[in-house]
Amino acid sequence: MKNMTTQPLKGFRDFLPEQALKRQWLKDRMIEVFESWGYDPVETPTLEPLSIFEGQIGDDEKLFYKFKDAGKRDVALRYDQSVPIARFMAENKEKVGLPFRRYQIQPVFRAEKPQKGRYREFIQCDADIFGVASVLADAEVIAVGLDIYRKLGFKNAKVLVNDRALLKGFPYEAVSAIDKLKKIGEQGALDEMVSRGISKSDATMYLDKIRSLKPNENINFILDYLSKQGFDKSWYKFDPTIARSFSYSSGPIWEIVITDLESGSVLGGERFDGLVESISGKKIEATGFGLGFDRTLEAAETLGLIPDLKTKAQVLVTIFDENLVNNSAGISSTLRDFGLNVEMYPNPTDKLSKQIKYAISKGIKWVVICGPDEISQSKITVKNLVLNEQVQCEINTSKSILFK
RNA sequence: GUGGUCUUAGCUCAAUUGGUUAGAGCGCCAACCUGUGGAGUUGGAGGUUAUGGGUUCAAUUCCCAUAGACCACCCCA
Repeated sequence: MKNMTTQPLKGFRDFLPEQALKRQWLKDRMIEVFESWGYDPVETPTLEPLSIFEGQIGDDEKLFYKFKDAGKRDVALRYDQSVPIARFMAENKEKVGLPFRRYQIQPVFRAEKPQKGRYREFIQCDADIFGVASVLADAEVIAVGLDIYRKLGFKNAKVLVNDRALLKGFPYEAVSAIDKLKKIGEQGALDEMVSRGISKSDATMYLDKIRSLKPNENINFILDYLSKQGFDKSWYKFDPTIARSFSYSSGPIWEIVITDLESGSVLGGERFDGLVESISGKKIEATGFGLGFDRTLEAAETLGLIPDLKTKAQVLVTIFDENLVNNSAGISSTLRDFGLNVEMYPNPTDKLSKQIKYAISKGIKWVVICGPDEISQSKITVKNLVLNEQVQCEINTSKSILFK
């Protein structure tokens, strides 16, 4: 036996049942919203040809998890979901038809230096609309993202909207520096542009231009649409400093921030009409967002929006003694047929008190006990561990009790 | 990727300038209690002090490397 470490790799995580259940809960809520807007799921491979990502992401292609596979192919782990879905659309356009809406919840991989809330494998939830050039598509997909936060119970989510068209003529270095404006300030943005090879006068000119920007027609349409979807004014805003540094961004761009927390954005989106074409030569309009699942989970947890879920089991059927294992198994089966989540205690020799303690520690609400007394009367004992109350009843009538 | 702080039992933390068998609380297991609870009492298990080297008569403590966590850059979700 080798003396090997059992820690996960840097930036990768194990999830215990309690955390995994919270993640599942959040995922289910998001899916409900996506489906309520008519979006259907798709999945793409974990591994893609390296070539589809190259040249699309912008600055930091060092963060790709890339390697040669056993067939000497250059491959990369899914870095984001926009690029793979663009490949997917080029490949499957005729099968899915246009316009096409989809959502996708899958892990992505980035070889960053991890910190709290920053991981090398994290889940991204994407939603996009393909084949629609109208700003209506941008407005809708923004509303879908915002709706997720509304349905989750956030009170202070806000989408910051801009349009890349307003930044027309800005070199990539300027866009990237302006994107950081809030964090590094005007002087910082100026310095950054100059250090990246922009002349001082040009840098100043870009900054002045940003300051004087007014919302264009697209942005006004989007903000108006959000208002008509019932979002309060505090939920959306024009923000000329939102720039998004992905090379493929074009048209409307937006980010969602949780204003009562000091974390960065939890969602980022843009129109990316040119992406499918740059990969495949086929032109398909596209707009959509990537939502940070882990960051959203953390924010929701901080704000107490996630219910405590220790277990999905609702009932523990105890085993009175070894001779009555089959009796307990039969009760468990019947209760499952009622539609309950039922766990039968796994070790037949443990004492009843231990079995009940087990149910408490697991957070199971109900315990069923059936010994000789119950059997002689054709009944079972149903005990509520939260209220510390128990009744004897026939198994068929237990159904109405256990569902309370 | 650069710089910094950190890692002791399942969890939260102790251990005097390097000095006997590394402690405590909580948790866990067992008995009291052969048909029922988180309490109580008593007892018990659990550590190669992250891993591997080095210095020293002696290392949890000092040095180096590796792994991981966190923080600031960087970047972003």
